[in-house]
Amino acid sequence: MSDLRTVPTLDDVARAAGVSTATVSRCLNSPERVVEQTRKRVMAAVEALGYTPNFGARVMAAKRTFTIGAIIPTMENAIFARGLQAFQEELHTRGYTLLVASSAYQPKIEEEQIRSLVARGADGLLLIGHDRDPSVYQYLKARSIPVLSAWVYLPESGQPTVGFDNRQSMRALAQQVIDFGHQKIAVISGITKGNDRAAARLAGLRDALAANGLDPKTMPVVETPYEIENGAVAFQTLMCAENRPTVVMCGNDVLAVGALRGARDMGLSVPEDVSITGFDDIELARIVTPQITTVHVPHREMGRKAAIALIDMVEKRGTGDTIELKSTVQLRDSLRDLTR
Amino acid sequence: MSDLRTVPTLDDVARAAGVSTATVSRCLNSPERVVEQTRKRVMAAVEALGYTPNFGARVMAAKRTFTIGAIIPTMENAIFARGLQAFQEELHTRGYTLLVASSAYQPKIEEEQIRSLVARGADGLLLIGHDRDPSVYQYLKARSIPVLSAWVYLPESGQPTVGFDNRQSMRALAQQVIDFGHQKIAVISGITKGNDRAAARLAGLRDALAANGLDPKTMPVVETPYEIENGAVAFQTLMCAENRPTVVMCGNDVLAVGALRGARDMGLSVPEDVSITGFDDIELARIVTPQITTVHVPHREMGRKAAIALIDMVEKRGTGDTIELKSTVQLRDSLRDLTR
DNA sequence: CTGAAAGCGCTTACAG
DNA sequence: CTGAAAGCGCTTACAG
Repeated sequence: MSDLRTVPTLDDVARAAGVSTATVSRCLNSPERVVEQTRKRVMAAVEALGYTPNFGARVMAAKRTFTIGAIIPTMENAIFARGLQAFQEELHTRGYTLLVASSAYQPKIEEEQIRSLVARGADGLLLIGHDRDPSVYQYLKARSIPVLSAWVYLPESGQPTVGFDNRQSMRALAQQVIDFGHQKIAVISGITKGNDRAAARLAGLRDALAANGLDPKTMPVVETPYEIENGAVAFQTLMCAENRPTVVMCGNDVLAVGALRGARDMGLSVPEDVSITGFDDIELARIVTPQITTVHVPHREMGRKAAIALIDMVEKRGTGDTIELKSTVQLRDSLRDLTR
Repeated sequence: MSDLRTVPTLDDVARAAGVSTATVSRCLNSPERVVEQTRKRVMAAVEALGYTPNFGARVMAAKRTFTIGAIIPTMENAIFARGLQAFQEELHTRGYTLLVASSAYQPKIEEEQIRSLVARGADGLLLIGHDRDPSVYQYLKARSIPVLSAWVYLPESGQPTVGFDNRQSMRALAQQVIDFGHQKIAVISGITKGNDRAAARLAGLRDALAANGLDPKTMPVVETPYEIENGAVAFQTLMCAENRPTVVMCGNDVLAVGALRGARDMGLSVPEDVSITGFDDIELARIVTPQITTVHVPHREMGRKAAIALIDMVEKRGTGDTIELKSTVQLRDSLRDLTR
């Protein structure tokens, strides 16, 4: 890891400053407990030697790493990028470092990554969604490692969550779609198995249909992984059915952009021939033509608040807040109002 | 970090197996040095107690963390996402974990992050680009921490790099643009200060002009941070000049997408009224309409090879390979051929 | 092949 | 406010 003859240790600093290692340690960790004169001398020595604490030793002695781990389903598209960036920024201002890993939406890989992050001493963990094997939570509990689930709001889960109500959010969007006169709704959903956000969004869609006297059972649904290409394929499948939908509602913006491309490839105009909606309001949704009607999610706020809540848990200031953020329906050109 | 009464230590295992801690350690780290009978007994105890080595202690004693740090300029847009994903996957298959941090394109923050990752025991570091304060490299060298610069190919730098030649790549694209009959070229560049990729791309552009008898000095250039919005604004600035360009060449796809939006907002058609080009070939470039002519970069290959090269350095199997990857000009609809 | 013991570089009660 | 010293949980020459 490092060259011993070159890298100064606490001892070197102590010697240079003419104090004990305990005092140097205090200067670094709780400076208010050291009188100014001593502190100045010590800090000068720290500066002069270019001292940086050895992480491993610190971890061992203090039983803390000031590292927070986050496992996100994917780094490939921008779904989590903005929220994670804000999460990181907030951690950084509070002296924590973020360790990121991704699970490729696979529970097994996620569990591996969790163990890996824990082994590396993560003081706390941010996970996306809440639906996972109970053994995972037991494992973390046994090691007293705080976990926060984000991108969901589940006050009844017994675990702290920071996010929004996926089901209600999608229901609200569907209500708007129905208010615009759409009756023939088809759906491109993410894979719902093992993904509570995808499942909740689909449920919200069905809620809206039922609430408006439409039969959720007759609604065509294609489930497919969140990839643009898959959205395009699914769209064409849905549009080739005998009873064409007037709107294709997608589980997220990535699928919606794919659907848009599918429409373009079929020579269909959006929204004249068919409407398309998304979810998340990532940058993509405003970049494509037509811009996509979607559910706006406060990514940056979510990331920031998640960081604050998790650090609170780590530092035992709280047992973990559950925070609800509000999503809003974001109307754009890809959704046609059939009533006018 | 963990509950002491709950988490077993090496000592517990040794006691349970009736051997010394040294033997347990060997069973875990170099099993071939322990006779099978003993090893079996020890592993049974490890299993029975659910023992996992303490990371901090291990780091301290062994001076290795099996952690690789990467600092990228931004997590917000997808520029680095795909390459980083591949980098991570390769590390993972080789037993390493990736620690990611971002610098917001600011040298000061990058230096902070480097120190933070080093303090956390990163065995090696991946950085983007190569142009930074020499003291950074000195710092890393003093600690014998291998560094690999990616997204650039600089055989003469004396440091290992894995990437492509930004200057040649942009020059090749510009040559194509000129071959298509464009003479009035305007540029939206990323901020070149502290960003060798941006600077090299701009230089490549000038190379191409000069090589074709055009005067690089008369080429309008706007430098702006890599944000879609900035691309739109810069585009409008350039198009409001008296001598309108026939093509706006952008430093990356993010700016190009912004330019496209700028054109849309001005009521200009692309490529009928003006052509636009990008760089990177991120997914965005194929999503927008028209699709963007750009330089294709082999992101995944670059990430994978960078991982392999860096691990080699960490494990002292090599002193660091410099690997050149090939970029290619990717022609799409946003560039008009004026010669036909 | 195995063990006793030193040492890795910190932090933190406990005294003073 | 400061110091001496124990201890964190491992790894690894050094013996045997």
